[in-house]
Amino acid sequence: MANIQQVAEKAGVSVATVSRVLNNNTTVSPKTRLKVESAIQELNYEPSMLGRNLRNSESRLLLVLIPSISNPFYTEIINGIQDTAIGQNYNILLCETDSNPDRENIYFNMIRNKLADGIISMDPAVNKQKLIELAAQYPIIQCSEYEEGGEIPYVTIDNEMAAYHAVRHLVKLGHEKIALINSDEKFLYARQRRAGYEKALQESGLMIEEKWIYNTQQLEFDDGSQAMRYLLTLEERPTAVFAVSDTLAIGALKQINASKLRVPEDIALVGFDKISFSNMTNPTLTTISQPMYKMGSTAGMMLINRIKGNKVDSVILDHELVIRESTLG
Amino acid sequence: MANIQQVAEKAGVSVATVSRVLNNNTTVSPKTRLKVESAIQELNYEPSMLGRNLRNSESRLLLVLIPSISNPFYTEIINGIQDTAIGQNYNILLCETDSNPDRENIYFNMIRNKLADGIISMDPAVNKQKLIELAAQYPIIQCSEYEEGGEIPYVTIDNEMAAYHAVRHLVKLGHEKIALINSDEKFLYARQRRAGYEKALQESGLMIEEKWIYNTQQLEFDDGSQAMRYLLTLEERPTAVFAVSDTLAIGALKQINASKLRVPEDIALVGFDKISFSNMTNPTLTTISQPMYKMGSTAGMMLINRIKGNKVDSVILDHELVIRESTLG
DNA sequence: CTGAAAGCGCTAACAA
DNA sequence: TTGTTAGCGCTTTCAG
Repeated sequence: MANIQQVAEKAGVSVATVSRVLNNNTTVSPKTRLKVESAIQELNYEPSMLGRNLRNSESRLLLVLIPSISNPFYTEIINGIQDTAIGQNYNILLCETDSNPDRENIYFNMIRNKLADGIISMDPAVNKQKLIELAAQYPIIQCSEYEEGGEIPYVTIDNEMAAYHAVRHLVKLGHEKIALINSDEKFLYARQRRAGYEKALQESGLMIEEKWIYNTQQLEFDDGSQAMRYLLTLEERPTAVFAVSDTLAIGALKQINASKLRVPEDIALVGFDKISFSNMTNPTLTTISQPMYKMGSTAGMMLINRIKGNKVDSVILDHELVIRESTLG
Repeated sequence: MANIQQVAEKAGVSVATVSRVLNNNTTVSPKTRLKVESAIQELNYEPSMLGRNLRNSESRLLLVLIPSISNPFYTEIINGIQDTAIGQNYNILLCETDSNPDRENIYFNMIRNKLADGIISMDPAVNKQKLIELAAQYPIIQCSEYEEGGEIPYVTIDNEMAAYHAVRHLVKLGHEKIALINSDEKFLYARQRRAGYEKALQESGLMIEEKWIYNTQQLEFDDGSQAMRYLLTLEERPTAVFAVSDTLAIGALKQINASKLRVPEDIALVGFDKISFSNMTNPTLTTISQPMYKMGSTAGMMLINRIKGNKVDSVILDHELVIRESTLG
């Protein structure tokens, strides 16, 4: 592959002039520009990002940290980030951390190493301490999950309010025994959604029963099934379930079906996220829709602004309750 | 962030010596090494990949081209690639092409630009001509989808045999009216799976009926639903359906349920890929399991070998028929 | 065992 | 308008 030197020779100009043509610098005569351009053509030349990046000390690469690409929740967000990034001439590096600190470190080092210009973190299990340290030196944005009262800008939804809306919907349908399948409450979003759940119950004078609250380890289908298996063993069985993730709700639905109970007749079910699968289950799943694409594109824009040195403010986006078959009637 | 120069000064040695310590070069006295290491500690120094990569003319970044991250089929493959890559001190750049030539070009340029060391292509809609051209100059591996008779090494399964096994399973259950929901036959895997379908029918003396074959545009749920909607309009309705992707099968299942027909009693259903959701449907889906993780790790290893300049041979991995509820009885 | 120096490919300040 | 040149941070000869 040719380098800038060879292009300069072939065009009979200096490397500086070639560089000027490459960067659309105006101070190049049309004639010279033409010569250079045809030399570039002939040699099939592509500028080396490595040289350029070293010189400019930027990589135009954005790191996106997610716990797992297998969670469909992230896909739309990533599309949003990606479109924004490409539009601004950045590329994204999708980093699956598996919530594993070693992996995390690899990616954190990439930004120290100048291999990336900024980070969008979506991993709720991220090492907060390290992230805050890093954010003091490098552009970092949090998406979906964030630090309360921290200085790292974030984009998210109002999790408490969203959970409140979900549970209030169940209350309005007349349910009084409403269970919560929550994830680990070490995560902020889990605590917030629980708060929304409790608020909706209290508001209607319903008791908060610990036995109707189950915390899962992860967000896989199996975690939801396991949670539901527990709830179905209870003497006083709940008539409605709010799961803080569609994946959990789908696992729960599977378990309810296996028990020959019917949704929504025996148990009504609400999920969270509106992943594409949630419309493929039988019955289809009532769920909370997050503006995922917009969350992604907003986070992308915020990060790029941060990289440019601008100050950015955190953003809270709207959610929406999508009522489908699993709570009909 | 400190650079190698500052570390050298602080340690009272030359940059060359610091570089030697960084690269575990043996010809450094323990005493000097210690001095350098403590200087590195004190300055919180991390070597710049940009400088290193420019010098070594490598980026240690692997491009992984997929049409869409929202297709769960790819997730396990990517895990396999990723683990292999990280183990070999490479990182992967996940590139969603949306089967869009412009996006594709961005990523193809990255390898020309020296921003990536190699490519694993999983996009069936990739521009074959360009890929072949590129493969002449750069390390490229194809995963899952490939070029017949081309010189680009690939890792895949025997698609024809896998489809044959799926359909033979239906034949053995006594089905004689077996429909095929295939994707666009411009894709090699689609042609191969159709061949397997036809082989299984012919072997049993069953007719191949064009009316029972439906080709979809894409692999989304809706495409499957649409295909099934068509099949259900037929006067002579099939009693079994083989869909070449779980996503299509799940869409078809949805449609069958909506028509108040029952799976497998009225219509038996077989998918392909064994995505995790295929075990969450009601009934659970009989499907073909591909060794996705292994495909990924194999492709990763092949690519790294290619980058090292070794010759690599294409690999065909085993598949497996996973019988579940959608074909029971 | 260590240091000096060249150079990877590029951009930008300065000169002409 | 164009060329010369320094230098981004690193590795690797070559000398010592």
